[in-house]
Amino acid sequence: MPHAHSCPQLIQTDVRKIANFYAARLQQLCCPRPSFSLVRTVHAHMIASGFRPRGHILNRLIDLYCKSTNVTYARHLFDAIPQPDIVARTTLITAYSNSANINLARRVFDETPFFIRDTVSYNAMISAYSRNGDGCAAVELFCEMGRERLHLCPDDFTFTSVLSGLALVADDDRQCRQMHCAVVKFGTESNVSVLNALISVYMRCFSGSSAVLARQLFDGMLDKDELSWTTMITGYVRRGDLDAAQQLFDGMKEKFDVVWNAMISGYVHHGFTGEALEMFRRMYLEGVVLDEFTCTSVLSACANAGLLQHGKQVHAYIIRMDPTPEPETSLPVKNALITLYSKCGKIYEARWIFDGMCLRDLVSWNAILSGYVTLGHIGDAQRIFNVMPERNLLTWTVMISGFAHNGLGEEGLKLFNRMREEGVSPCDYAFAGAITASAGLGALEHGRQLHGQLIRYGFDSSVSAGNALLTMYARCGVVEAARCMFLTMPCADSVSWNAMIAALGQHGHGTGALDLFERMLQVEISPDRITFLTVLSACSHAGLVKEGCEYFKLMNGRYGIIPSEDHYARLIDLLGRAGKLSEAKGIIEKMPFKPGAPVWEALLAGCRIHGNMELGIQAAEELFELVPEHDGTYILLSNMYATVGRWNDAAKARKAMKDRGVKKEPGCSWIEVSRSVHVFMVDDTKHPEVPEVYGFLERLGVEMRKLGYVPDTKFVLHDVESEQKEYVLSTHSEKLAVGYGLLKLPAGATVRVLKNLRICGDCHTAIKFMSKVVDREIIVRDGKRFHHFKNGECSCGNYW
DNA sequence: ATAGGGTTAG
Repeated sequence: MPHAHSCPQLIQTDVRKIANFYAARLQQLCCPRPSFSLVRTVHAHMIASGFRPRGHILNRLIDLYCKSTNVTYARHLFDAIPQPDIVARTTLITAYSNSANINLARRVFDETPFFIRDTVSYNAMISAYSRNGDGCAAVELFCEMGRERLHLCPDDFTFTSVLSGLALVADDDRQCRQMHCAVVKFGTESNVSVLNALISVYMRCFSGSSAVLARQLFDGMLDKDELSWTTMITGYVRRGDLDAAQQLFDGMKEKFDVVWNAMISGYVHHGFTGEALEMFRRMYLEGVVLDEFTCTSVLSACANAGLLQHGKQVHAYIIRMDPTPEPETSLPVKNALITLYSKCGKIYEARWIFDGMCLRDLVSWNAILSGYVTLGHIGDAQRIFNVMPERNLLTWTVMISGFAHNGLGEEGLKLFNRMREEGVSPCDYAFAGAITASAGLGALEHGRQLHGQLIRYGFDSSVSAGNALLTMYARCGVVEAARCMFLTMPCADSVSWNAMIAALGQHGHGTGALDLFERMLQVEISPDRITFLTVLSACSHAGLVKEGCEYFKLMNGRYGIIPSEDHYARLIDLLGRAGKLSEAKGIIEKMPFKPGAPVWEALLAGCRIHGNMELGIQAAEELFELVPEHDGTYILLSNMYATVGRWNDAAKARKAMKDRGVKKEPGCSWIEVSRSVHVFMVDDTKHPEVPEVYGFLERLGVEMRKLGYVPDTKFVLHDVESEQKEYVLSTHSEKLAVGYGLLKLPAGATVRVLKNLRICGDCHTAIKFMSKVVDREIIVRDGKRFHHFKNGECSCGNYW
């Protein structure tokens, strides 16, 4: 291109020649994504040389600015035209549509006088709606075109555009058939693109007959293109009919990359990781180029199956193929890598990928956020959440359930409210998170309210929300409501079964839990590792030692689930509660791996129930070594030493703890305040004060009924009446002991509670109730929070 | 000047 100062020569020649010169320059720039600076240079050159673009040259310039994704420049040019023609207007409509600015596109369309509107401009506007997800508006505009602009004939472009919009909203095939008639009426039924779009719409309808119709159209096509095959195959994949998709795929003579990718992603989406990887292997062996779509799907498959090594191989392949990938094209691949590493527990690698990205989208942020959340790194997750440039429903949901599943129910509920305040409408997963948060707080009333709202939102058939409700009711002690949820759920999955078995087990219905487990096997829902954890617990609480040991053997023997440390811990718990302490010790010695904290905790619990001080101290010492930062062990161990009169060891334990940098002083716990009650006492059935605790609980139950007090949970009444007293005492012991201890305090005393004891749920109810029964004001401090109990009511807030 | 397929986050 000549430099600006050489232009005077050009100006002297024919103006037509100059126009041709610029038309040719602009023509050279034509491509899907022209460079903005080049377009700008040519434009500047025109201005410098005194050439004023008009007509098709101006339109072309507007188009180039639009395609270089600089709609603002295009708009400036457009605004300067006194009466822009239909071509310029259509260009601008398309540009706004491409930048997802549907309202601006519509405004340009509306400002176009009726008499100059043509089919192309309607097509552009219809397609703008379709591409931006508003299928209804696309169909509506198509109808308007037929009603009001009768001289305008819809063409093949019109039908492909409106059909792709219809595909977003059609569920029954009535509208599809109507549109099919219109296609025939306007003679576009032999156009390949229209047929492809029609097949796509029919494939998305619910009825099976529409899929058959689509297949008939497909089979009748003489000139199928790549898109026809892809549409048909992805249609089957979307319907979950992977066999039909595979059959069609196998029948293809020449397979191209897109159908390979469609098959792989279809298998990944429906959870068939093995099939996805097998397709990937075949694709590789047949020498098809593995592009970013392939890699992304395969990485996702590896992430879902936890196949870190396979995923790493793909990662290596990506680096080898494309050492300097374009930032934008490789974005989904990077996102999938973040997910791969975080799902395989490698959060540092995930973060490394994330930090190394020069361009991040919402998916990248959500991927790293959910990585932190699922690994329990709530602090990191919260930091990410706070600095995210944008958020969507998924972001909120992940963070809410992250709080809920990490014991931060209050934060979860607060965030749920904040989300709604910011105008984000919750989905069923968000409700599930909030319900789980309520469950963690023991806030039954709140949970019930959420249940009501959930129904109003129409999410009552959601499996995830149903499971959350089931668990919430169970944890708040309303087993009947949990059972009702379970029975009325339209499609209970293994999570629902596990939750219901757990609910029965936790509330003393051990045999009921085992019956339900047998029923689960009968209806052929495969038990998973969680099922066996639950079943072992149920056996443990019901004292069904023989059955528990049988199931433990069955787990690996019949179902191929290798027992994890948690399973061993449950087994030890089962034996320990039944008093078979030496047997439990024997299993610990023969375990295939080094016993960790959960195993020793289980043994310790057994020793506490049966007063086996010798073994108990041994377990506590092991625990002390493994988790020196755990305050509970420290207090327990020194108390145990004290109980058997080993005062020096008790002092040594406290000192050793202090030396390891544990800042917590013994004086912080309520034990020191009330002196007359010890945690250890509550669990030791041989301890002289235990009958007193039983008596207290029974009196409490009677008083509660007498006063007509309806507690949030059935904690005391239910548990004390059941036969599983040992279990009740060990799960609720600390909470009850706190309550018991509080009664013995001088009036108005401020109490600090053990770190692992949250003032919530059962404990909250108990103290509320007691403040009424004994007519005392009780103030409890729990971290930064304070709870003020008076006359059966409670007000809480931040302490400072 | 206008259309259509395969990718990632719970």
